[in-house]
Amino acid sequence: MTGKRQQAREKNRLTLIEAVLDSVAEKGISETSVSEIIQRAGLSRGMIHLHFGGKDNLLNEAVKHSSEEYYQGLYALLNAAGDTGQERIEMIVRGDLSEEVLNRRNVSIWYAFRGEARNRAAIAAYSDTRDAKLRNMVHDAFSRIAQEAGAAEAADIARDATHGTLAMLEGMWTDYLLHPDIFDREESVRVVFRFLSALFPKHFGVNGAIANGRSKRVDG
Amino acid sequence: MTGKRQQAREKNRLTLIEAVLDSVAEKGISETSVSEIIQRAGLSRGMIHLHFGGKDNLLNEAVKHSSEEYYQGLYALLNAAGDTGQERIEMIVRGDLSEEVLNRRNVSIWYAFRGEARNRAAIAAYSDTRDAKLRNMVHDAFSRIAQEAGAAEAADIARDATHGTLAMLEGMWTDYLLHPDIFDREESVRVVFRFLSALFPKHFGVNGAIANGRSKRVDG
DNA sequence: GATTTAAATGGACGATTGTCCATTTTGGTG
DNA sequence: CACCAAAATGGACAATCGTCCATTTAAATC
Repeated sequence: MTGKRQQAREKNRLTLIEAVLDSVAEKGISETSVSEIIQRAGLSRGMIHLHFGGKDNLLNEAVKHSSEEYYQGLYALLNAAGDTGQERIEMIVRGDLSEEVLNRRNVSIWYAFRGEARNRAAIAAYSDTRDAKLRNMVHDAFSRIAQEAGAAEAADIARDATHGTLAMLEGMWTDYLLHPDIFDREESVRVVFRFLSALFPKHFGVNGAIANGRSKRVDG
Repeated sequence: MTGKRQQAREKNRLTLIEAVLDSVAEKGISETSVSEIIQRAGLSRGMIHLHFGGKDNLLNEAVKHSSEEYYQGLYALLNAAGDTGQERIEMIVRGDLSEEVLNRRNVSIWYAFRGEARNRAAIAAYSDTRDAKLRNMVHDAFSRIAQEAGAAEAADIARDATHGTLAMLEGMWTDYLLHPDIFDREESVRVVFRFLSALFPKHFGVNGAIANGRSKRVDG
């Protein structure tokens, strides 16, 4: 049984991490100082050194925490999804663009850390694992779809579809970062599926993901 | 005629801006201090206040400079391109993913500033104008293509194609940011055109942009 | 060549940074 | 209740931050 002692300890640890994420989201990394953090956390100055050994380690733990939260949300959605490739792709795309995942706080945090990734090995590592996990989920789904389509170059197609879809989602996040006030979730989803329905008409066409995305091919 | 006086003045101004960009690229924004900047520039401490009135203004000017350089490169490419929509799209895509535009220095700088955009109005403004200009160029080209294709919903298609293509390019930049060592330019170009050739087979198909991008539709 | 004036210098300055530890507080145990 | 140890406190500390200005340097003008 965990005593009051250890309970309080872990609670404070988490409070510090949340304070970092709040500060990074609101003020950016460069203004996230020790003073700022402990003020938000309502704890004393020494806690950072006590629990994390220093500010840098605390930042790294905050990145880790944020990354894990992202995946909890996405995995939860995937578990609720069906087994077909198109169902899983649709769930991932809609999930990645949903309010729960794509919101001001998450986007601010994620891009703030990305900007520092080049200079912080620990941040780059978590940025990588996050991307790798998502990539595998998407690639699995497209592999099924491409195989069902029976194209000779199914493997190539699945690889490119994965690459392009993830890149597009990444770009949608950037849209949100730069214009959170005018960002249109439904439009973003529709754009992704317009491209996918052109590439896989059988899977993402009329009866597919989007209501008014009938167009498979535009010309030709 | 510009005398030695003014010549040296402008040279030093530029030296400071370049020093900022070098520092941001190599060390990140948080480690780009006044001391770091003047050391790289080989100038004295007071120059920043003299020429820019403070460090913040210097950073803003550096963002402006970097953004303008990006466009000079892209406009130069576009002027060399043909007049058809597909030629212009191809030039933009290849240009945006070319070594000249997409390299370690530019990517590091761009994402470092993006991470701070939320908290610096001046940076956000230049990030916006850069995106808006590119968006217009791409949208013009897709509008021609969609109209030539003669689809009833040409305007909608052009809008979505623009949105999706720009998002994909954005994602490719992120790929480069995270994995500059294993990034494959040709693969990135091929992925973009695999999607585009599915959407516009006549324009980006067999005789179109990519050598082995024959596949218009994968299934169906 | 002497004078004027714009440009550049480099150190002083107070404010703020992150680290660390002597002290106090508090939950757990005998 | 007394004792121990883990947890938390908050200020001291040197280092660094960005700003600013008295002084020096050197180009332009007379």
